[in-house]
Amino acid sequence: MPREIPKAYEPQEIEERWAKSWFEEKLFRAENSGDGPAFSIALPPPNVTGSIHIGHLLEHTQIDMLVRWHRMQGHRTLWLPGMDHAGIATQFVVERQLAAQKIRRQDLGREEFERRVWQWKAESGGVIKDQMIRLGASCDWTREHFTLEPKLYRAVLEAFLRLYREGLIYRGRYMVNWCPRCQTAISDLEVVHAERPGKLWHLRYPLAGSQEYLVVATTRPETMLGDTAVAVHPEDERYQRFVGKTVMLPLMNRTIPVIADSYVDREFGTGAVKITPAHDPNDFEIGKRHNLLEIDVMTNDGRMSEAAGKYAGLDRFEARKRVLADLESLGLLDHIEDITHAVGVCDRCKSEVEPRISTQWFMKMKPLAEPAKEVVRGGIIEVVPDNQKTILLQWLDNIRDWCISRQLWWGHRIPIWHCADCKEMVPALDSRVEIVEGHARAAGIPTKCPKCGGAKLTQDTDVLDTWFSSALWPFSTLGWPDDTDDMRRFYPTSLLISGYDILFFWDSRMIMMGLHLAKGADASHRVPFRRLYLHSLVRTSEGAKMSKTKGTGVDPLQLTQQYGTDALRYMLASMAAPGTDIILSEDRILGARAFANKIWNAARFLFVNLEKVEASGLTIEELAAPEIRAKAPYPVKGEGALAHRWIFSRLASVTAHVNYALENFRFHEACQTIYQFFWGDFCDWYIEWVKPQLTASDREVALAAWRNIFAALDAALRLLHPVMPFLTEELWHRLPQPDAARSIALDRFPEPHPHWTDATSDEAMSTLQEIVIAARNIRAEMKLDPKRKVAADFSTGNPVLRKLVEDNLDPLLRLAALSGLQIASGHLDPEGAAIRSTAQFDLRIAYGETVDKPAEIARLKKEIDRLAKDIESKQKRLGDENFTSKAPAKIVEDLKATLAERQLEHKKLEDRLKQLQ
RNA sequence: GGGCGACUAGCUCAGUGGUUAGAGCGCUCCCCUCACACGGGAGAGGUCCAAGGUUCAAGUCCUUGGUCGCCCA
Repeated sequence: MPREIPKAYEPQEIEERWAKSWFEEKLFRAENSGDGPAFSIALPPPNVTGSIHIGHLLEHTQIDMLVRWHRMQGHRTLWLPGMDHAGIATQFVVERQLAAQKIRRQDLGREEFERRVWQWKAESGGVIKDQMIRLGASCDWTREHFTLEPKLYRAVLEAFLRLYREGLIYRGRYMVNWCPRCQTAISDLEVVHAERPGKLWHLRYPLAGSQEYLVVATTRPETMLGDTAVAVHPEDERYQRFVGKTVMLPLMNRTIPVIADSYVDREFGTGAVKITPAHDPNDFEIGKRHNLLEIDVMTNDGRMSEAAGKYAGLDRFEARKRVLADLESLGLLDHIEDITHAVGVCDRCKSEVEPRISTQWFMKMKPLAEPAKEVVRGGIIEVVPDNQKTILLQWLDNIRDWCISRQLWWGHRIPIWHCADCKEMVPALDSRVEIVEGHARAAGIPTKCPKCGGAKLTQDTDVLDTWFSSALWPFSTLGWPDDTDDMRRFYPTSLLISGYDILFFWDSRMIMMGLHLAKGADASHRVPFRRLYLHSLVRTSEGAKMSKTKGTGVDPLQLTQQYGTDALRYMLASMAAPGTDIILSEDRILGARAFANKIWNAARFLFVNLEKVEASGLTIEELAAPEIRAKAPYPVKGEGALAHRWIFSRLASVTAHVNYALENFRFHEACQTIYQFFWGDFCDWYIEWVKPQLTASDREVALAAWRNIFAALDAALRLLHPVMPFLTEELWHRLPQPDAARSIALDRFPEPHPHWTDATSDEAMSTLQEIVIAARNIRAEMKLDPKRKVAADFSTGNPVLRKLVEDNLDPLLRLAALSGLQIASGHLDPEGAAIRSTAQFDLRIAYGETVDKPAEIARLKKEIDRLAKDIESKQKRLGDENFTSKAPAKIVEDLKATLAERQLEHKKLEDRLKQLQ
């Protein structure tokens, strides 16, 4: 047993040692057989390109706390980790590296490019895993998964093929969000809307064969090159005479019709709008209704196409300038208005998204959303915090089809083959995968077109949205579609913890996919998780979302180096009140580090003192062996017995409270409860109270005291373990443990034993604390030298309290630094003394030389004033017939009792004031 | 435009209709007392955003308004 204990807690070496050991010993491997309840939770798979950020740490701390808590309750606990292949992000990273060598992916070809990405993944894709291990996440790393690995590839194929056969996946030419930088379609969710200052240009479109013109307003004048109509509202009197006529489209010298459609907002702009079906979602719908031409004037990379005439080849923003300049020179630019409008940008690269018509794969969402709504509304999945349930249901109500294809090379390639002869789409024969160069691809390749018999089949070039594979995560990782032991044991998972920012992206889609694809007698067996906890986000001190690009992100590993992982975890958990975002604060981390240090030093105190008693023949095994600890509390004879009964009573209530808090995701409450217990109750009162017993010459007293204090410390460490795993592991190993015991993480969480609860001790201790505080208060006000002990007088009319004080005289005198306590039952003379009173007792300390009458009088007046106000309000309420007749009797009785106490206190103070004046 | 939050001590935040609204940090005073100055002890500090309403009772529930934030369209 190491006895060299540094004075301050030094987390670095300790954390690295345990992190390594936990991982290497596979300490957190879950059993999928045997008895006992299971608790399972899937890690939201981080991007394989990423490194850990503070938001991850918050998420992982919360998950880890619950996982460790369940594991310590003897549940078969699985925290399943893994990574997401993150299509666009990963492809982007590798493309950027290639660009440094002046290579484009097209130069390499698809297969070679994929090889390079795998290579990158092998070299750099394990960063987060290493970081998570270092930060103590108690995952089962033997079950780690990756969304592009063969097993999960197969699950994706299976899911796709089922949904395709059921008609829930379809291909079509529709308006999609196109990112010209990423050169792929993206889903609605991946477009973020930003309010930006912009302009509304008013353009003149001359009527064919007339001097008149219509003025249309637009924020994107370059799209006018693709206009195929002008629309007005059918009931708009200003324009009725134009409907059916044609206007000359400037610059393009093309005539286009003026049509009437009730979609047009008469209040916006001039009430006449240009219609560009190929470049605006609303115009696209109008185009369908009126059979308008769709003229695509742009290319994949955001330049103008051949259809844009002389503007072809120009970048879209350059084209805008040129179009405006040309219109102006023709006198067709009516006027310009400054406006603020919402611009859609790509969530990934922040370029302006271009609405374009494109052939893509979609998933029908309404049929999948209905069952999801039912399980959420019906509480089969419990959503916490409750308001997120409303948000989720609203989103499901307004759900739109999901564009699932991406024009990327990194991802699950769509398992559909196209017949070159008849254009028939032929799905893969089955969901088998084959391994080529160590990586999976579809094995059931069709060779012949079932429609025309043609043999020229080529696979669709698109890959699936990354979120498609993530949506299968909770069951694909457990072996779905096979009926595995893990599926039977751990599905549905018990809980999902994710940030609320991916509620739509991920959580909702998992619910829909799980319900549709997983096996199970009813919805409650098919849902991917039984509870959903949406955690808050960590923001910068300015309250902004942390951003890597803005450099406002915080590196948790650096903070770990500075303050220790346990401190960081504690800080995050202590601020993680449901529904409230966390603003990072240096002060809070410092506070958490101080707490870790306090725990360390409390233990240090015990171990240092232990050496002294070992010298007199007591061994740590006699004092703290597991079977000894199990029988605590031990009765202690004489003075000080109370504190022992009290600390175990506190342990019982604190444990019950922590259990409640963790069950309800009230991490901050669990932290605060533990903090107050350890620092306040255990250190400030319990240790101080029983200190002399530990070195008592009476062996019987010392033995019992030591046994109790070690048992209490051991329980406190187990209570603290979920939030501060490293520190508690280290200290736990310094106590005697069973030979086979490997880790506190596999020990049991404390239980709130009913026989520990002792209301009498709770109340007695609290009164004694009041006496000590009263005495210290007088001492401080009198500015007494802390080393100088003084005599005091104590008075109470309550014989029980009198006995209590007599029985605990020694600790009272010691903690209040008193030389003696004269116990009486009558009035205490305030002359030349300061007195503190409660309804229960009076405590008097003589002033001696340091009389400060005016200060004492001022204090008394303030106190009397406060009491008088309180008494008045209580009397008023008690005098109110309405209150006394309608309020519960208990409330009225309590109020009467409190009033009596206040009146007694008030009278005591008034008497004293009179005597002083 | 629709929705969801937040507003409580100097700061960051808890607060489950019912005693005198709490914590951490900061602040003031005393103390390097043999576990801990990342510490000990004692304090000061709050018309709970505003106005109405419900209730015997409102920081807490309802309505309206204000300020700030977020999400969706």
